[in-house]
Amino acid sequence: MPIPADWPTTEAQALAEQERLRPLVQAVDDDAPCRLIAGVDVAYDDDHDLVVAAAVLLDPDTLDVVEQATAVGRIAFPYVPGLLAFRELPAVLDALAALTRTPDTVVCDGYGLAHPRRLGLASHLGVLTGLRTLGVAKTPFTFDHHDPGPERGSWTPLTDPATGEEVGRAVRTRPGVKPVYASVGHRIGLDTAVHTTLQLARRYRLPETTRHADSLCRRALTEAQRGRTPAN
DNA sequence: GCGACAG
DNA sequence: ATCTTGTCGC
Repeated sequence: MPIPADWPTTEAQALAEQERLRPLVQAVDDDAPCRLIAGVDVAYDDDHDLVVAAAVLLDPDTLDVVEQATAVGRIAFPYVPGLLAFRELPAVLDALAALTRTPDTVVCDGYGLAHPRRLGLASHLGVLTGLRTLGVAKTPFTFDHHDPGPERGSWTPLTDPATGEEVGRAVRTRPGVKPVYASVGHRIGLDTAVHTTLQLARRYRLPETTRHADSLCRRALTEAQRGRTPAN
């Protein structure tokens, strides 16, 4: 997988990069099977300019973890709503590259097409790697939606208030529990993105992929903080 | 101009 | 994201 060489450092560069990548997003199902699914997530320590990403591979049927990897690096971009990919992806790409196998699908903690300019981190990662991706976020960001029914599996459209178009879906993964927000990343359709989300989130609100990646990058961050930098 | 805003 | 105690429940 490609390693970011000329990664954007200014908002203007980032916006130009999004404009370049946006037309390359494929928002329809790809025929390729999914035998290996990955979850990726990132943890930060801004004080020490430290970022740690985790990539965890699961068997999509049993949801068993079959491999995992982490990557430590320097924070490459500040947090700017709408430009999250530039902050998270460098480390994520490194973590994915550290795996001995390549996943067929990658689940991101955030959005894909549900983005002001239709290029959230999930879509961004998909275009950069060519992998099938989808995004599952925990909050509605700037989008509108009605509350889905209380039963697991029910969903409602997530719409862009500016255009009215459906950019994702609010999905109830657990009865009576706050929904998650699924959207297309790359090489996948919205129905499949929702189906995949439900397949991965049975016991808990969030997909097992994100849960494993989240706990792993947090542990790795704590470890990285101890290893170097005693108390500064 | 002001507030909101994935992680 | 991160700062943070105890607490209710499987």
